[in-house]
Amino acid sequence: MPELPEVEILVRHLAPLLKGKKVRAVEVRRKKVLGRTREEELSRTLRGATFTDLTRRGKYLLFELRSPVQKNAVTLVGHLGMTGRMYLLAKNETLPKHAAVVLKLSEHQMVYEDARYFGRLTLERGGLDKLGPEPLGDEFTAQYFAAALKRSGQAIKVKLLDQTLVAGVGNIYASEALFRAGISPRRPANKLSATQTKVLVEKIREVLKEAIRFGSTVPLDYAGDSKKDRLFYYGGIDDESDFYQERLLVYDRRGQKCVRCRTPIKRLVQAARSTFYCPSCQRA
DNA sequence: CACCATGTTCCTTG
DNA sequence: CCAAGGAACATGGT
Repeated sequence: MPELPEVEILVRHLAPLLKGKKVRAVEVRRKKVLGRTREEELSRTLRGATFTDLTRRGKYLLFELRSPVQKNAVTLVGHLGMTGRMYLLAKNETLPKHAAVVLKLSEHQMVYEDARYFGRLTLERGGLDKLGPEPLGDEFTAQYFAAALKRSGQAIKVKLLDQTLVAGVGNIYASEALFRAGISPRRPANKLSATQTKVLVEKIREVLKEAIRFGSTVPLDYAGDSKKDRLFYYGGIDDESDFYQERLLVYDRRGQKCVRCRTPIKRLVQAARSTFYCPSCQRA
């Protein structure tokens, strides 16, 4: 579920539901997701604290809380990994099989579930410092990106996944942005022309904004059946409307005709991840 | 059974 | 020290 747009939508969804709510108890069901944070420390820190804000940095969720007793602000840092989800359930509803951490509020409980447990919910700030600029922010300019890409001969698709270059682009939107920019995923980063770099920056912003806009139109129901939870799945499942089908132009479309030129979409593996592209529109 | 999966980190090699 | 490649993490879907 998690690239920048999905995390952004989640933040917008949860922020108003959490603000002002107080944590009554913390239930850790899978210690692994705490990273180096000790379970006892997490409980002690969060119990009695009130959510004041929820923001995002790259693919990280930043929960801000204030504790009346300890009086200093606390940041709870979340990352959804590949399969993490967060949502509120009514107080005594049944928890899902892979609930990793549950924050008990007065009338609800905030569930962080993660089937593969690749995600994290911790008090560690580390990891955030290494992140590159926000792709939708002012610092992510063609000039910045050109300078950053110049230092590497690695394939541009692989560089797009490097969170220290730009924070929040993942495997799906990397393929989508390159397709829209008409750039081969194999192109060495330091061989992009100034024009290509500029177009790529624009397309990255465009594809992420579109995904956020798309997500904003879908009613969220995280607790529901995952097959119906379309927002956080890229599609190709079943009975998709045109609206859903048009969303991703190349991702997971190997063998299907390119929407622009009808050439079959190809799949290749880079850095152990799938890349989808049109061999005609995105020439080496 | 085989292969694939929205992410990140650690290890090895050069 | 750095870049690059690969395995590992853990579970589920097709």
